[in-house]
Amino acid sequence: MSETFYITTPIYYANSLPHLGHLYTTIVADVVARHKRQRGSETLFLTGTDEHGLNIQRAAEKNDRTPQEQVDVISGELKRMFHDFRLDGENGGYDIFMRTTEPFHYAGAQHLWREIAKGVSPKGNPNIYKAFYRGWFCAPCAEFKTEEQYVMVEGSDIPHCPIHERPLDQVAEESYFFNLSDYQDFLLEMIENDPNLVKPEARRNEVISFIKGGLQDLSISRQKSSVAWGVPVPDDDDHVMYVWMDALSNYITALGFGNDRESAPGFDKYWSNVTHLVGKDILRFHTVYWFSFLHAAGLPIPGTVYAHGMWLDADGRKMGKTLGNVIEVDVLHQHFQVDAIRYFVMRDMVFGQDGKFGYENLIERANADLASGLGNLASRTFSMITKYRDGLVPDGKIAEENYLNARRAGLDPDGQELVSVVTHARDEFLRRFENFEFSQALESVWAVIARVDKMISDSKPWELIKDENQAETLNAVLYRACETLRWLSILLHPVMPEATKSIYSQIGLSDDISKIDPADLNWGELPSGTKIGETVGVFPRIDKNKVMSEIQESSQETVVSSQELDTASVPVVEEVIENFITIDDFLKVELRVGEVKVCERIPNADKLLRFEIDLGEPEHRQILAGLAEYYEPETLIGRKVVVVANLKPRKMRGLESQGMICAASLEDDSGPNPALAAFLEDVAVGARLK
RNA sequence: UGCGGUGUAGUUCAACGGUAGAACAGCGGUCUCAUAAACCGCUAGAUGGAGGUUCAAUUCCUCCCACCGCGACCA
Repeated sequence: MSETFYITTPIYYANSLPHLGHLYTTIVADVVARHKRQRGSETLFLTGTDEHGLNIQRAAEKNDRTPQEQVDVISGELKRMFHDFRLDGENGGYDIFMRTTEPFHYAGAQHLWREIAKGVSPKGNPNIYKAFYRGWFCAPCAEFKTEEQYVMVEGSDIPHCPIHERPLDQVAEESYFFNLSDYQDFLLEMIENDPNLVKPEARRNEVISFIKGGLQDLSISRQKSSVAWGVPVPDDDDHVMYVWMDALSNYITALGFGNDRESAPGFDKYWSNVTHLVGKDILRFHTVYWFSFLHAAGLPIPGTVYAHGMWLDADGRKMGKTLGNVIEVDVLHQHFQVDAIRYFVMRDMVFGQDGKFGYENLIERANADLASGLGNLASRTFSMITKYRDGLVPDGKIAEENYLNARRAGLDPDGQELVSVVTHARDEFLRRFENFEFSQALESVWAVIARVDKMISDSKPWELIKDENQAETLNAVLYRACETLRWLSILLHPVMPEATKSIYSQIGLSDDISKIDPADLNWGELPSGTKIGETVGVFPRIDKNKVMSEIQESSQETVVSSQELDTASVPVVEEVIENFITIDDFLKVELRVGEVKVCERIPNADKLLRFEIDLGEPEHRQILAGLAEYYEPETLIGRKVVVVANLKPRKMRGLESQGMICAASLEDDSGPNPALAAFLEDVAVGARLK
């Protein structure tokens, strides 16, 4: 029986519309899956959506939908995108689109829970225990806020909810805990002993150092009263499973773990060789948590978890809506060939590192490598075969008595040199591919194209045709070019399924390219006399100026429409504040003009600046503000600022802050971006604002 | 502040301790089968800085600088 291969993308959280990140991960998985199928592995490729949790529950309420309707919409959008980019099953892409709302997934996730609960930790303690989860709770949100989710407000020691701008309550809720702290040694040993378990190496180091930093037990349930939309905890209807536990288990429930559906691919069959592809932002969940859950349930841990990088814009900045540098998947689909996009993302990003994605980069890459490179080689080859040999692939053998003629034309008579170049490129490609070094794999193949272009330039077929003695030389040139194209089509098929199929059929071949193992290729297997098919351009040259201006226009439209869609499906929680304050309320706030006398950084604090401010009082005020990331301290000295003068003093970083500096809080996708309040006119220090 | 990583041509990246290379871009030329393509040639660098080990350092070691990631701290 042949080897099995199971590859997964993360299941994408059904709270936001599809974007480049989803597309990228899925393309990579698709390329690998097609490659493995070609190599003869029984391959299973899984993607899908993670459809539970509070965010989804809330989005549904806002849209007047049931949660089920809500996730149907988002997973429908994702499927539509996958279909557009031919990543779906219909087009030879994923085998399973997993959805965590499937009943069989409920059964499987609960089975996993039970298996975990049945066992004990490596230190002999119960894997799951019930205790009180203490945390900061926002009642209007009905949600516990983690450190990333709450904000500290100056003048208060209590964390505030950023949405409702009110203090959080410290609440203890009964919850199930997973005994993660007992798995520290197990995880370390596992990850340190197997260099292939977490890749690339830099990410592996990160995970190791995170584990070494100590692990805390993990709350793995929420009370149904606060989060209803989820998989119920087995035998306890008051609780719902923590969404990550629910989501991660999809990788095995999809195979049939803990459920007995007919169509299941088979857990034992596929779990033996699994590769999880993840973004670097969710690596921890897929290593620390997932490995522990599996081990606790007595299941083997995966073969490889591979974290890839993120796409930045052409200047290396993070993509964000306010920067306006987002690559829209619909724009991509509308203006570019799917295969060109696939080639670009595989070729331009060194897998595992961050990459830069600009429409111009894509155009340049496609024009240089695809139009001028592979496409042009195919075009000139087929054109010559049509013109010079009536569209029949000639015999590539040169008789020994004609060797001299071939040499005179600058052609290696027996062709061994080219054969070894092509064979070597194939071997190198396969080796690189197995290591997920896609960029280098492709690079090594492109050397072959240059080599064949050179063969054509050197031997000059347009002159050979004029000399009857050079008939065999010409034949050999044409045959070699054509045979190389056959190899390239097969080799590159996983990366560019449509284009390579087209080239392959233009050669005149009709067998199924997706089932040919490149490792089995032998030079010379292209039969002479093959009638080439109709010649069609495979990679049209992209007019950069034209396409860029078209994108410019259409992106203005899509920005609007995607915003509409976004608010429709993922509502921003907006508080309509109808509470007016009276003038007396306002006058309670003492706003005064101050002049910055001293402004300096505080050692070991990334964000805090220490100010001494003259408010016209006998002593200058010391005020701390989180502005260090946005302003150079020196530039603020002498500046007039607005200060809340009667704010309750608060200690920060061991220093007392006696007031607050007013700034507009401009939100940006890259984070807050404040601007200090200032005056156009000259104002006296100490003046009151009212 | 702890751990890890990166720093090489205009750009993206290579170089078991052994003469710093490739691709793209740029400039010049050749050619016409081809998608203004291809082919040939040229240009380009004190390998972030300072030390050290060595016959020999981009590579190994130490320190410093800059940027990135993870965490801590802080918001």
